[in-house]
Amino acid sequence: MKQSNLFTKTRKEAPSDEIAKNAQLLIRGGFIHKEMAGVYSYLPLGLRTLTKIENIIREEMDAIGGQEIRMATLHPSEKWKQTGGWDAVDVLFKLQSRTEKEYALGQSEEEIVTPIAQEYANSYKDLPVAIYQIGQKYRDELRAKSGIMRGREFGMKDMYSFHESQEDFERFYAVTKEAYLRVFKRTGLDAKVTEAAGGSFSEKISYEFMVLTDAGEDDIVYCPFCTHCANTEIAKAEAGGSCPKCGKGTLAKARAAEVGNVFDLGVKYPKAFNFTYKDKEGKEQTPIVGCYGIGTTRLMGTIVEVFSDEKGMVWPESVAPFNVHLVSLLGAEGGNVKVEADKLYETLTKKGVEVLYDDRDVRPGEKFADSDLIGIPTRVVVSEKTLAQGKLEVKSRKTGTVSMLSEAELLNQLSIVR
RNA sequence: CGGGGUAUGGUGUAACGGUAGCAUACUUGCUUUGGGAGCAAGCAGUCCCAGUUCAAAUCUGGGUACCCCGACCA
Repeated sequence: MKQSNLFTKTRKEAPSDEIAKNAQLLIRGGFIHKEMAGVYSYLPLGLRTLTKIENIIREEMDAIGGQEIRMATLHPSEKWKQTGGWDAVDVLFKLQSRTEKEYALGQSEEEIVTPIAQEYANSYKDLPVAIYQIGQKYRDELRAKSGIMRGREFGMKDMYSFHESQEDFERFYAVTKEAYLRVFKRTGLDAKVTEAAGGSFSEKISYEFMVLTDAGEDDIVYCPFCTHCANTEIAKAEAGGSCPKCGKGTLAKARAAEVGNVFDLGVKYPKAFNFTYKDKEGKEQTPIVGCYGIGTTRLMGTIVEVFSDEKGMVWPESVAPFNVHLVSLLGAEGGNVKVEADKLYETLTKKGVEVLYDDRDVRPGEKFADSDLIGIPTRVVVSEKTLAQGKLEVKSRKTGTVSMLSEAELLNQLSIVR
């Protein structure tokens, strides 16, 4: 993509109504646009990044047998009344049509997915099944905050699994936890599996996936020596004590952002919808349900919080909006810088490298500042200087390392990191 | 929802109750070109509704929006 065609532009200053680093940088870079408190639109750069995150999740969910669907977000009130959620879920957005019919906006999809699964899972032969979607969620938060970390409309991947037995559920629960850890690792984050309360809809322990950052809103205690980690909302989780798992470490307290969670929902929703299947003996049985969420937009905000510096964002390769930021320094004479940069843009693009090509006729300082702000992993400069050397200047946004490479060496390096 | 704060061109900010100024962005022209360039000209603003006053960005009341702390957080 040529930057001269990109309809967004960067800003030197963040709007005064954003304190959160993620929102400041994403707005300055032209990734997102604020509509109101807790509601943001995603612009080309932001959408590319969000889509990369979604695709990583999609790959991992598909790999463990998840089947993607797209559920409605406008829900009939009847289903929410059937489960009791209409009155019990305080964050549920409720709306009324002009004929006074009531609807809910999806804040989670058990009410929708359970009847869908019910329609097709009639026999034990149809189980287990895992269904997921990636889409918008709506929650009537009393207070939206922290940029895209807690919004009233946000992106989420939610998966629901239906099982014959508690044992089979436990098996898939463990499989999903591993898949989640792979998702977060691929986005560059170190997420801790954290014991937490089940919330208002499950009395059992749930597991949250926590990334250490002061921008989070959860307090956790964790063992520095092993994987033990618990949300402080759980009574037994106290800092300073010795680790109950390995015994070696002293539990440390930290601030963290919850980027994912998994719940054991038991039989609550099948019961509410009278969802049964026939077992081998032809007897009616109620399936066990699990649900698994990843906040896609919160994950994106967390990545910005964790990977950024005073100059801007520093995207991990896997989620960066582009692989390469090609910057041409046209200079006074111009020479054949433009011709050579155009050629390199075409070459890289044809090789499948995603390139943002800053072909604008602006001064070098502005291009460099924009490049640092946008945070694409690899910056490639073409200028009269580099042409004179017959090489390209390649700089890592993350390490700041600058090297002079030939086109072949650049392509080789890109194929390795990608 | 309780508490606190803020509201001025697109963005960031000044202005004792007395001419709304600066920067940036944008438009035009010329110069400039390896870390957010210079000169000149131009476009563009006091959140809304009342009130006080000769006079309101400024004071008062109400509303709205946004931010922060807390509570809440399927």
